[in-house]
Amino acid sequence: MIPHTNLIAVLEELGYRATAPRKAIAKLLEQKQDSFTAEALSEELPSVGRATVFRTIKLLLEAGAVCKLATIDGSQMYSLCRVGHHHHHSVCIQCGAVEEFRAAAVEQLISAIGAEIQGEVIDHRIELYLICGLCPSDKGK
Amino acid sequence: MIPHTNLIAVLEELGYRATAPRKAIAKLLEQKQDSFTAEALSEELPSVGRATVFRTIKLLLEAGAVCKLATIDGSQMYSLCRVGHHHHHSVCIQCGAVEEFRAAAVEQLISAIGAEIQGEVIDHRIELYLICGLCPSDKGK
DNA sequence: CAGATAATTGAGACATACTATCAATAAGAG
DNA sequence: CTCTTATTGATAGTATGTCTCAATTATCTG
Repeated sequence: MIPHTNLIAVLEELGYRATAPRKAIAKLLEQKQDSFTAEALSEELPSVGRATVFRTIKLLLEAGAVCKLATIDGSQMYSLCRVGHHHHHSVCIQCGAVEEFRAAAVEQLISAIGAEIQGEVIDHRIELYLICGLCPSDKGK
Repeated sequence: MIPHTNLIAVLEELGYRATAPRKAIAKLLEQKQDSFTAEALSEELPSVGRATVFRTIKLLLEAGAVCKLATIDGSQMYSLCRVGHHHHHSVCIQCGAVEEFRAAAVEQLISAIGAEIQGEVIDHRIELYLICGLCPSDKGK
C-alpha cells in the first residue's frame, strides 16, 4: 500500500528528471492531507516558478498520483492520491480534508445503472461532501 | 413534471425581473439538450452582453434550474435541469448530451457509505461518463 | 400616463486558473 | 567533463468568470 508516497519516484518511472524544483513540490505534497489549489501550492513554494508548479501538478495528475476533484460549489482543487487504484473522494466542506474510499457496492451499482441507460458507460465520478470528525458540526447549535 | 422548462418563470418567482436579455437567454437555454459553457452561450447571443449571460447562468444555477457539472477531464460545464429534485447526470463524452437520472439505490448506498465514514455527510455528486446511443462507439473498430 | 425608484445592463477592467513561448540552465548519459 | 536534451522561470496569452459604474429599463405609485 501507500504506493504514491514517493512522488519523485513516480515521475522518474515515467522518464521525467528528478530536479530540485520537482523535489521541493513532491516533498510538500507528500505532507498534504487536504485538498489544495495549484495557486496555493505555488505560494507555499516561492523559490519555484509558478509555471513549474502547475506543470508538475499536471504531470502528477497524468501519472494518477494526484486527483482533480470538485468542491461542493463546483470549483476545482487537487488532492494527493494515496492509493493507486480506482477510488472516490470525500471532502470536508469546512477544512478541505480529503479521504479516499472504495466500495465494491458502488461499482456494482454503477454498472447496474449503466445497464439501464442508453449507451456505453466509460467512467464515473463520485464525490461525497461532509463535515469531518475533526470539524465542529452544526449539530450542537 | 418538466417544472423548469419556463426559466423566466423561475427567475420571476425569485423576484428577478423578466428583461429582454434574460428572455433571450432563457429561450435559447430551453432548447438545449446538451451541456454548454457560458462562453459558448454568450457567443450564440451576441446581442446580450457577456457579463449578463454569466450573471443569468449564475442566477439559474442558484435557482437550481441549471447544474454545473464536470467533464471526464475535470473541466466544467453547465446543463439545464429538467427535473426539480435531486438527481445526477450522465454525460456523453463525444457529443456532450446530458441525461438526468435518479436511482433510489444510489441514495441508499450513499447513506450506507456515509454511515461507515467519519463525519456527517452533507451532499454528494455523481457523474457518469458514457458514449450515448446516438454516437458511434469504439466497439466496431 | 408621468415620474420616482430600484433592478438590470453592457463595456471594460480585474481576478483566477491555468498554458505556451523561449532563452537560459541543469540533469543525466557517455 | 562534455554533450544532449529536458527543464526552468519570466512573461505573455487563454479560458472562465466577477466587479464596477454610468446608462438604461422595469415596476411602482400617484
